[in-house]
Amino acid sequence: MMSAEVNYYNSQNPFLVAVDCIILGFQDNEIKLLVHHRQMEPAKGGLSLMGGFVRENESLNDAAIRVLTSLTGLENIFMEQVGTYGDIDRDPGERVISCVYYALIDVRAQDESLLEKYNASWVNINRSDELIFDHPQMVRDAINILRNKAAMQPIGFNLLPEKFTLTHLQALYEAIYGKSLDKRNFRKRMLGFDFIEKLNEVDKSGSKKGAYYYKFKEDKTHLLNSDYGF
Amino acid sequence: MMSAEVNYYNSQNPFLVAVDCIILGFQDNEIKLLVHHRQMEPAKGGLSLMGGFVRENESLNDAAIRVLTSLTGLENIFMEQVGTYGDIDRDPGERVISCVYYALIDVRAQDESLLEKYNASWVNINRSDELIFDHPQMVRDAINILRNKAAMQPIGFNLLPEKFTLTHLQALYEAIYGKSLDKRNFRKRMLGFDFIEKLNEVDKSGSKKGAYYYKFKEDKTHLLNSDYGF
DNA sequence: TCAAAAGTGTTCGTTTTACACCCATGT
DNA sequence: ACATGGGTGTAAAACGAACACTTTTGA
Repeated sequence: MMSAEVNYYNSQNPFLVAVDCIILGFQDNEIKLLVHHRQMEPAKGGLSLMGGFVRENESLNDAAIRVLTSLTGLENIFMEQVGTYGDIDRDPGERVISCVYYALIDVRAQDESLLEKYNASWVNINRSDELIFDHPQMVRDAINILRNKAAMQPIGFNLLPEKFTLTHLQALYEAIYGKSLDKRNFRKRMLGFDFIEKLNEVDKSGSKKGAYYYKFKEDKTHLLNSDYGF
Repeated sequence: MMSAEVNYYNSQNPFLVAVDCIILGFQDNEIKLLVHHRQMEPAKGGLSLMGGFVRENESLNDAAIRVLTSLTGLENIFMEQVGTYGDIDRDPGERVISCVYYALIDVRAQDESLLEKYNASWVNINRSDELIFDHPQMVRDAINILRNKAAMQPIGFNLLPEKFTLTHLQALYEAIYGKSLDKRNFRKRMLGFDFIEKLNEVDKSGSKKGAYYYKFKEDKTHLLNSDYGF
């Protein structure tokens, strides 16, 4: 498709460029991180984010999507850049510049068979300091972005199944922010944005009385106001 | 200093990696962007952000600092990543992955002689759509970050001289947000954070009565609360 | 004396917080 | 009948928005 006719910049140094994906899920009322045991040296066997080298025929975003999809089987997933990590010695093997993305997925929708294939598993987010290299910092940065963003925009829904109860939703937010929230205020606030819609269906799994399911109204994101506080 | 003993990843493709700097200043009550006329093909002569290729012996951050310092003569400047742009065809010359930073500087402190040397000049931020390649998008993304961040954290001060009046400060915020603000509310709010300190010195340049100078209190940034709204 | 910018408080509406009880149901 | 989680309202406080006049001084 694309072929550079001329090498304009051929006196310059090239670098290996990788993408690393911070794949987050919500399970057992905890934010979980999808990690794997690294299959190559150096640090073979160490806990690592899922990553891969960028290929010649793909954009950075496409590389991130490829990594995510190969590990989860999911497509059309919420994913955003966290940042790019470029310290010289960040990877002890060789210099690699890593562009990091975070993704929010519904763990129940993923293809579980792929976990085995890649030696991957879900761990509690607070175990991210066990990761190799600068991956712990990457995760901290991602969580920070998530906390800031989830308070303003309805991205948390990406971590839940299509149908969820307000109790589920509250548990999610409590996990994201690491603190318990007032039930009445939380519900008032969530229903105040009109991002979610009550369904005529009740979840009896969590209680005898049963709780109404809600779903996220697609395409209300354009209603977001761009009010910065000034 | 560092030498990779082994090439662990040598079956992988390397890429050219550049940093591009969005250097912002405040002048004549406008947010200005430091741009230059590109000196190499392709798009030679086009309006471009200041950038440079990352070198083997420097981190990404160091590369950004090098670019900024070479063009302004300034060190210890507020600078943050905006994001990394990695579409295959984003640079029509050859594939280049660009890691973008934005910097906030006091235009009065810069070394003006360097502007000539690099064929650089300050243009109003709203002219950024005249830039080459994907640079206009980079600038939009940076402005968005700035607007979000300046409402929460005292980073705007980096665009002002050490001493400034509240009138200057308000003009700066009005330029950042592109709308006029109420003087009393603005002052109440700014003095409410205790980031700034009144000096015993008056600026008579802007009015007959004179306005008190203020300065930014260093190291109050740790007082920032991490309240996400939940 | 007047023009021009600096400086200063109050009111009102909205938003956020804190807080406790009844409901519906399965066992 | 009781244990369990689901669901609801109100009062007080904090915050944000709107709004107009007096002060100082150089020309």
